[in-house]
Amino acid sequence: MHDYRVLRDDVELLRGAIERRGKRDQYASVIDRGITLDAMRRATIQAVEEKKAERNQNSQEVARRKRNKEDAEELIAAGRTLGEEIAALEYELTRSQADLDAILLDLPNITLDDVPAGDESANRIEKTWGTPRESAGCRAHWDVASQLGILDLERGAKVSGSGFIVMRGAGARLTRALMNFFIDVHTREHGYEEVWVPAVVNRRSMVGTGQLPKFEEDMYGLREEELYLVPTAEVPVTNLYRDEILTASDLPRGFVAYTPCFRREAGAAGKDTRGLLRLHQFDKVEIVRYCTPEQSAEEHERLTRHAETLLERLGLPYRRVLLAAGDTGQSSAKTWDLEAWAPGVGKFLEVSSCSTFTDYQARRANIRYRPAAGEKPRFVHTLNGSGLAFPRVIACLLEHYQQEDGTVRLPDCLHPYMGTAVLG
RNA sequence: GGACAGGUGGCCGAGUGGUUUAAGGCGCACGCCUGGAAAGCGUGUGGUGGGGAAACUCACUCGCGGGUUCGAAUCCCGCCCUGUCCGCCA
Repeated sequence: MHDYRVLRDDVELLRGAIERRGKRDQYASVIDRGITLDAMRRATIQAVEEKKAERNQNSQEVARRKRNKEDAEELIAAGRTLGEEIAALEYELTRSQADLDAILLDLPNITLDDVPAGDESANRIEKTWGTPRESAGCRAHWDVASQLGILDLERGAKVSGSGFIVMRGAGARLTRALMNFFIDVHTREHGYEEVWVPAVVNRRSMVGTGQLPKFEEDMYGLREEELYLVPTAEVPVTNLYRDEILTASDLPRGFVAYTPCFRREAGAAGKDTRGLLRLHQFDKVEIVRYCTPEQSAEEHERLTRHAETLLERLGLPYRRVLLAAGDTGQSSAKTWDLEAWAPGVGKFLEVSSCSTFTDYQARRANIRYRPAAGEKPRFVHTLNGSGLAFPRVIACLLEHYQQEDGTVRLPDCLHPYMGTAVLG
């Protein structure tokens, strides 16, 4: 969400950002309409407040006369007229304000200067780590897993539908191991506070982080209750401090949370559907940071490193990709995807997405901080990243560490959590 | 789910239609006092939006949303949240 002022003072900045996202056609008329609505809104505010000031004076004069037992009938009649005029103006104001808010909620964030313009083909590989294993002779994770008996796709589909899975035995334990390993590293070594949060959130939370109103069709909702299943822990964790004012000394501040994640994947039918590649429900540990605007660039790098470290501990080769503006999420100002190599399917799989939202989410969720006692509150910057998403990490582990005999050797860091060094 | 009680500024707390355009206190900031401090005294102390170069000014804000009224923290309706008890329950 943007400030109303973006339509007065920074329209060219906004237009440029939308151009770089390749969305000029989609938004050109929306922006023009926003500018008109903002002017209307301000004119109406001036008119209505003028009338209200008049009404307040009038009422005080009525009070004074009544105290002195004087006649006030004439003033009361004048007040009645003012009331009607105010009601009419307020109706107008409510309407133009609602239209304007809808536009401001709809506009995407302004990407940072170093984000390349263009669509996904302009994404830039920033670095690579490790040596990708040759695909030759590597089986896909669904074959490895099925031979090990740790993944039951058929029964997941029976119980819930396609895109829902059952992990069994060592597979179930591996999920639990990853959760503990990831959270332990973030709390013990990276200074995050661990939180355990609801997986069902209200509408305001979904609007706060930017999932709604625009992406309603991607969300699972309990519509009767106005509640939604979280698509990521980002939603409950970022909204922890909605409508609050933090103190500068609290920043930067980080939280880590495990939650299941629910996504309808409405626009992705038939894409990457096999095995663990794309699920309607999956598990993920998420890291979220709040900081000041001055800190956010550095914090973005730090958070991304926190996610990368986990891949390095797991010994999984990966690359860091800077997303081009057109591939960057609506709320994000800059995103690095971490993609781990899955030799069996012969692809890099996105296992983490590390974004800085600048003040876009903070405006929507009204999360501020006070720079110093007595100073005006400012919006915080919010950041988050997966650290990490389990199913694709499991896919990479199974494919990268598979051995000729069908067993899978686990990286050292998981041994204590699994109680074994080998699956199978 | 049912019954009852509540929701006022950073905190406590007064306030049942018009000098409350929110009393008083605590806390906080600054000043005076002091060798220094405490105490005491004085001044100030939220948020949002509009106008303005600024000083400043206007409007809104007493859980949220409607309504009644010339005028609502105060009256009416709906909702949300918290507490206590009951019911149900992992």
